[in-house]
Amino acid sequence: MRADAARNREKVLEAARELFASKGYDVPLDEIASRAGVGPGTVYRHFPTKQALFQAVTEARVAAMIASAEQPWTDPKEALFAFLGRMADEASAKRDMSDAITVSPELRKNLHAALGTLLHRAQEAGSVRTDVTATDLVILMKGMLQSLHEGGNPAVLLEIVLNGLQSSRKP
Amino acid sequence: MRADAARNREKVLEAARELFASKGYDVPLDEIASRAGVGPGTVYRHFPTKQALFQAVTEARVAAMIASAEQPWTDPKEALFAFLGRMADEASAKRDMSDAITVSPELRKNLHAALGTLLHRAQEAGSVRTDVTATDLVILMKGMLQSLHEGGNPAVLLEIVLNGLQSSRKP
DNA sequence: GACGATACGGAACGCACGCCCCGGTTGGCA
DNA sequence: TGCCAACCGGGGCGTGCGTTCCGTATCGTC
Repeated sequence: MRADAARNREKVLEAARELFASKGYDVPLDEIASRAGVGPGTVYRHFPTKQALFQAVTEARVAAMIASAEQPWTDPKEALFAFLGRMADEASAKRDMSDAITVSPELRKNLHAALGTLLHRAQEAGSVRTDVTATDLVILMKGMLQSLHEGGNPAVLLEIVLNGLQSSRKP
Repeated sequence: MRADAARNREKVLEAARELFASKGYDVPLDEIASRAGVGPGTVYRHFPTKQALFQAVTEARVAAMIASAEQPWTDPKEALFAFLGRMADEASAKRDMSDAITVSPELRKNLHAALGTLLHRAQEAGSVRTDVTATDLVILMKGMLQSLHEGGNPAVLLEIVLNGLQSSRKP
């Protein structure tokens, strides 16, 4: 690969990182291109589609998040809740985190699998209600993450979900 | 108003009811027109904008829902939870319920006010955590209602939120 | 320094949608 | 029944977006 090709590729990725993070997947591709100081055609030389560019930007972060869930915890419930908390943190800082679930089927599948494992363990330990499925959880989190960008209090919303997931019922 | 004008107006409203309910606000206006058996121009003779048509379709249902919250309950918590449950029911049956919050500032304001009253009473009774605001609740519900159209189990998701709203914490 | 491959940029295409305009038609009153 | 106003339909405009094409500039090699 030529030298300035690599340089431009990096500039595109950098611009995409910033704009996807601040405006979400809906930011026009031309805006990314102009921010990177290149033309739209250049973007398409490096990434076959807008989705591919988005995935290139987000998949590393998602993978890192999932990897952080692998470390052993003493309490399965804490493992699950810490992961959900990290998702919420990431999503309230960068807008593309919630879009990743919608846009990329692959990332969604990965998240689903990771959440499924954590959820299953927590349920077996009796800490989390057993009628929730991994699909339910992914969907619920997606809704919650989107809510974070509309002025809701992140800490409160997350606590409500975590509190609601617990198997104990009302007094 | 002429006779067939009124007839067409009704046909448009009927088509809009069905399509907004099944596909949400995003359905193309031309599709509504063709389903009603009229041209797009005819729709605009009766409604100045797509938003106006949407509001004409949804505002009655929203108003009825809000009105149902006015009846006195013995328990403020039950009043709030019943209302949220009715929102969830409505939203899982018709896709336009969740869009109403986004599309029409007026309907959103009405919902916000109604939820605010119910929430405040339930909080004063000590049944619901006091760090939640009406805005938080509207936002959380909007996210949850949208999630209902993606395959999650409505009963479970609603229960999680209701359970999480309660002021009691984990054991 | 010249040449060929590679990459660039931005104009242009195709599409979808909200919305408007106008020639033709229809309804209802005299 | 005839006339005028009201109304209809659908073609068309403007816009925004993802994507493609191609003439031009640039890099790296001989």
